[in-house]
Amino acid sequence: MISSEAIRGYIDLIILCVLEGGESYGYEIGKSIREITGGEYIIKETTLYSAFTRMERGGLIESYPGSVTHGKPRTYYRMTKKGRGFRQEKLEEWEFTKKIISKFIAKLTESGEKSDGSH
Amino acid sequence: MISSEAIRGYIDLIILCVLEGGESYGYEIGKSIREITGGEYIIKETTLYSAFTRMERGGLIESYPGSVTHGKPRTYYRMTKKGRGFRQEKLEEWEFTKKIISKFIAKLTESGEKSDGSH
DNA sequence: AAATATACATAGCATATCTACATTTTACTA
DNA sequence: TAGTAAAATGTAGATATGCTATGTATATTT
Repeated sequence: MISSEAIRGYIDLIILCVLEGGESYGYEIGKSIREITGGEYIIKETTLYSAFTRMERGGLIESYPGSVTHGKPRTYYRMTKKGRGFRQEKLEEWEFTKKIISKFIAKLTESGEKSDGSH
Repeated sequence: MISSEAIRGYIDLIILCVLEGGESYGYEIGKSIREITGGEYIIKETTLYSAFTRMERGGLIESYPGSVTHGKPRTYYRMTKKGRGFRQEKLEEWEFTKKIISKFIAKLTESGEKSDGSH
């Protein structure tokens, strides 16, 4: 299972990507994340809810109480315009990070091909 | 300039990739990182040195005093066997993260193509 | 002698995610 | 109908990482 540290910093992007598919609520968003990744990434509920708090405080999402219920009342979330802008920013940041890290990995195979690396 | 949050969790991998090219010291590692990325990522010195502390404590690298000096005495670092294993792990983690994030981005273009997304 | 480049280091802060725990409402079932 | 599971949300406190700010020491250049 993937370490949370690996995906850190991209939780907000993930949530915003899910919300692009339509307004939703915590429990369902969690299920969506699991489904989209084929069960490879299962987000912790607390991670999700603390992300909501942070994101709403930052104006990236808006919450409203859901009417349909099947348990404890739902809190729905929708993306704001600011959220969409942020999503775009994060997307670019992600592409940039990919570029940077790949340079180091490239250098790795470069020096790794020469020797076994034993010392 | 890249946000520090974006690259978070991969500083250790970056340092270990650099050390794969040979033993080195803080100031030089910092310069290497700048050069490898074509100046696109300039690591903070404190980030670097606190990473060294953490990594040495975790047994990923070993330090020793340098003899050649050109200013304040250098502290050299070399990767340990454990460090190499960790580097491999992190590498796999990185590939995994790439796969996960790309799934959400794919879903994004999928739903983004249908409409402008305005509400 | 002063300025600059080389080089390392610590203290304390901000943030994000985690572990652990707690709660409410509805549906099912024995 | 009592009990349990599932649906759903939430808080408190711990931890780790990278940050800002600051400080130190030596060598070279002006």
